[in-house]
Amino acid sequence: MSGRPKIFDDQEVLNKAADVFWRQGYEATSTEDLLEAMGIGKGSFYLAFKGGKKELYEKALALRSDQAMAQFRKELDAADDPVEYIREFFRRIAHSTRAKHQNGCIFGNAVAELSNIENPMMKRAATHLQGLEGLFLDALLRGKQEGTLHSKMEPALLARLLLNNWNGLGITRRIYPDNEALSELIETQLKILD
Amino acid sequence: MSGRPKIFDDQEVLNKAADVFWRQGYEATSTEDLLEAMGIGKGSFYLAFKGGKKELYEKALALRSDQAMAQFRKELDAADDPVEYIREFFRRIAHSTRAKHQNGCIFGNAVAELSNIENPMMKRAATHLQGLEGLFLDALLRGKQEGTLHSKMEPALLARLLLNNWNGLGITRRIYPDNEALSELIETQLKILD
DNA sequence: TCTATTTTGTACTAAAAAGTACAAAATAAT
DNA sequence: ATTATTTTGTACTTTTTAGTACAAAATAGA
Repeated sequence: MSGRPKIFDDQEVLNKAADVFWRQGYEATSTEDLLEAMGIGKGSFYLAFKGGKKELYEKALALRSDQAMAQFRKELDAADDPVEYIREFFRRIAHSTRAKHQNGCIFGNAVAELSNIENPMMKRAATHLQGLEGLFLDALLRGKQEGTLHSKMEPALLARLLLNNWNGLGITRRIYPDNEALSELIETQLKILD
Repeated sequence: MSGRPKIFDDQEVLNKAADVFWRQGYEATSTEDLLEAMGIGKGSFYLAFKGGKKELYEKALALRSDQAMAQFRKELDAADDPVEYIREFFRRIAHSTRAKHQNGCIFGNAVAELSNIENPMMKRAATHLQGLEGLFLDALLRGKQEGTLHSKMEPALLARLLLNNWNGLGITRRIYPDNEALSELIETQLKILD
C-alpha cells in the first residue's frame, strides 16, 4: 500500500473514453485515440486495463449505462407525473446540439455496430436498452395506478413501443439533425401515451 | 478490346461484399474478409476497385439501395391498396430468420456506425433512408387519393413516423430477435395508418 | 502464329496498430 | 536514509492490414 501515485482517476478516463467511443464507434477508434483523449500513456493504460480497448469499451458502456439508469430512476421517482416525465425524457432530444444529434444513442450505436449478440460488449448495450424499457414500464405502471395514464394499451407493449421509438430516434436524428423536425416527430409519437 | 477474361462479375461480387458488410459492419470488415467472400485475389480486386474497401462499401450500399428502392417501387405500383402494401412491408420483418434479425438494416447500421455526415458512405445510407421515407409518402398520398388512408394526420409527418419506426426496428429486432414479439410491436405501430 | 491487351496470382513493401519490457520515478512505511 | 511497492514513460517487438509491382496467363484480332 504505497508506490508511485496514479496521475488519473479510472472513472474520469472512462468517461473521456466513452465520449470518443460515442463519437467514433468502437472499431473506428484506435487505442492511440483513446490514450490521447484520456491523457495517459501506454504504460499506465495497459496496467489499469489489461484487456485493452475491449475492456475499456465494456467498462465505458457500463459506466454510462449506470449513470443514465440512475439519473432516469432518480428523476422519475421525483416526478409528480411519471407519464409526463417520459414525455420530457423524449422531448429533451429535440433540445440538443447538432453535435449530439450526430452521435445518436451510444447504446443503439453499439447494438448496430457490433455483430454478434454473444459479444459481451453488445450484450451490455442490449441489456441497457432493455433496462430503459423496464424503466418506461415502471413509469407507465405508476401512471396507471395514479390515473395519469389513460391509454387502454397493455403497459408492457407500450413500453416496447417507446423503446422502439427511442431506438429509431437514435438513427433518425442523425439523418435529420434538426430540432424543429424532431420535435414534431416526437410530439406525434407521444400521442400513444394519451 | 480483348485481353484475359474476368473471372467475376462486378454486380455479383458487390452483392457478396454487401452481405459481409451487412453482417459485420464497415470497420470490422477487413479487405481480406472481402476478398475471401468475393472469391477473387488482390490483383483483380485493386484493378476493379482502385479505391479499395471504401469504394467497395460505397458501391455495395448503392447497389443494395437501388435494388431495394426498385423492388419497393415495383411492388407498390402493383399493389391494389398502397396503404396495405406498407403494412405488408413492415410485417415482413416479423417473418425473418434469426440471422436476419441480427443483421438489422444495412443502411441504419451504416448511419449508426459511420461518424460524420460528410462521409460519402454515410451520405449514401442517409439518402437511401430518406428515399424510403419518400416512397412511404408516395404510398400514403395515393392511399389518400384512393380513399384507403383514413388518418387525419399530415402524410409527410406520417411518412416520417414510419421511417422512424423502421429505423427503430433495425435496432430492436437485434435485441429481440423474436418474430412473435416483433409482430405484436409492428401491428401496434401500424395502427397509426387506420 | 504473333501481337496487343487485359486480367490474374503472388510475392513484396509499407504502414499502422497492438501489445510488451523495463528502467526510472514517486510515494509510504520502517 | 533505505526499502518495498506501484505507476509512469518510452523504446521495442510483434502482428495485422493495406497496398504495389510485376511476371505469367488468357483472350481477340491481325
